[in-house]
Amino acid sequence: MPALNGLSPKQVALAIGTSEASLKRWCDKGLIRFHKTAGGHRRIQPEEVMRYLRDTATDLARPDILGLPTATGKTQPSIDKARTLMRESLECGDEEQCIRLAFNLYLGQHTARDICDKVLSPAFYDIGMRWEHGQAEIYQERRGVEITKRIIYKLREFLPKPVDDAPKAIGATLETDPYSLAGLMIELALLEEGWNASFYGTGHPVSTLKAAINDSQPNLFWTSVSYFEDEEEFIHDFNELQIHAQESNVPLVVGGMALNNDIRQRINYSGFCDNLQHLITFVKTISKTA
Amino acid sequence: MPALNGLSPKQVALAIGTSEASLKRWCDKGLIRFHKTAGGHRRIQPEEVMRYLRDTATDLARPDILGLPTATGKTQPSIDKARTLMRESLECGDEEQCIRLAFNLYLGQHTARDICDKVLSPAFYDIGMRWEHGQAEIYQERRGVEITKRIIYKLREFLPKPVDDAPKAIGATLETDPYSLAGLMIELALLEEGWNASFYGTGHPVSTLKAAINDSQPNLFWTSVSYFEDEEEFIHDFNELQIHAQESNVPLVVGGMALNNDIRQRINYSGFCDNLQHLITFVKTISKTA
DNA sequence: GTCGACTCGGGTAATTCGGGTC
DNA sequence: AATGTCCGAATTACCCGAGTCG
Repeated sequence: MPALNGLSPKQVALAIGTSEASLKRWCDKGLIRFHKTAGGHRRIQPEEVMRYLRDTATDLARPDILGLPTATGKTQPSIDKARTLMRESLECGDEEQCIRLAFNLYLGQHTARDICDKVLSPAFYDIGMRWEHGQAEIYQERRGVEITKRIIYKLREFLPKPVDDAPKAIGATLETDPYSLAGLMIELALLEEGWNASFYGTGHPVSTLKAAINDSQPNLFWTSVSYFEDEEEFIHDFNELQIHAQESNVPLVVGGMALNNDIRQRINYSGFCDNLQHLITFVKTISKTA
Repeated sequence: MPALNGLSPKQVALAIGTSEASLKRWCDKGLIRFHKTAGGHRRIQPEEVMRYLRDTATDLARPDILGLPTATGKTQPSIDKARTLMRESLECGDEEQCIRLAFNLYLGQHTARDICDKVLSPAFYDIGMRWEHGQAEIYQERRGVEITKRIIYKLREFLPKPVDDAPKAIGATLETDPYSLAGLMIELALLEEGWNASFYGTGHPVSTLKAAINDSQPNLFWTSVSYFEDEEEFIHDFNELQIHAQESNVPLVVGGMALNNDIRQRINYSGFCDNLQHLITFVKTISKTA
């Protein structure tokens, strides 16, 4: 990535929110100073971008979004570059930049599902690693979660609304699990597949989820398990839910980091997913057979 | 297509329901703030459109352009009627109707703060009452929380962005408290007052919040307490946070249903708020004295 | 030297400008 | 005085084969 000689037109266009074509035109008209590489590619200094934003009194200017000194000199495919950029932006709490990154990927024909699977989730994995090495604070991770929720809500707005006869999916977490990020990502991925998906939030007693299944008669129920307090209690609760889902002919899909091999041996479900790709493959299967 | 760069005059004219020429004249007369691209094209931020509509008490002809659900030609309810309508819509999970209700109120010159204080919070109080009488399910309340978060996120998008020298506020919940709704409402109310407010999410150990205060040097720190596991531990943690805030000269504001009289006797803080109105009155006071 | 990702530059379609007029 | 419509010129966004970057 071009970080040594300056910023590429695409990066600057992304930063100030215009098209790459316009930005190149402004460069060629002399509005933004730049220099060229030996091969003729434009390179722009960050200070020059800030000067331009000040001179044109662009009130949406966010000069802080131009810091991207990714140290590694190695070549990286774009989705991996996005992973690193996203982690950096999440860590420093730059919501605007995170949203721009996500939307740039979305407009670049990546699915929302892939953005979750290959950028957002890995970015949090990396933050977790850095926390373990004392390089990141917990508050940075928590703040990043809030930003990510906003990204998901924004992406959601750009998905087409489900049609009236779309299959219906409901998701929630069980009583002691307060983590909603996975559930929101699943909702997003299902909406993208044309499902009428609705995340009911966190911390549900099994009894009320049984009522929800009865009231809504969904074609799918998902639950992600990021945490539980007591293993025996969780297994008991989960299996109670599973039995009710089975009796109601509702497939129950499950996923989440808290479900290791041992626990999976002791619970029953229609499908287990490590990521959104698995989930979508699964729901496509049951859609065909239905 | 996401309007990362702002809306064009044509789009805004469609949204307001007027002609492009009139809209451009209003811009040039200073009635609607805008900025120009390098090539001289006007670009208008969505929040500026919303501000104009509120100031001139005109209604939104094409809500879809601003990403809002299309209206259903209903008369605008009073804020008291809205409480009941909101409860009903939340209970049956009708997200679109909830958003319509909230934005009708917002366009009717109610503040986001009042919508929270007088509609959303009371609606949840009512749902809680109905749950106690066996008239509502827990899943309906939880699902309502998810919908309410979406309302807050959407309202947030239409608030003007804080200026560069705006006072900074940070909020979070402590380690055992997973409830984010109050924190999001506080963030919304502070943003509406022109603060640079940022909700850092839930479940923070005190140590990382101290680091956050050191890193960001905010003018205000808020924490809402909806739940804690152990009273003694909470009081210990909270007072540790309070001492650090005091030493850093950061006012600490607190609120939340879990703080009864007994507990308030045992903790220290700069301000306690029962609702957003109190909070805003408080921050106005400290802004003047600062 | 290989290779995937990125950029160039030019062409094209759609949109917007500003001014004049009804 | 304010609004809506029309116009040629300019600007912006999108596309694509060939060439460059890291």
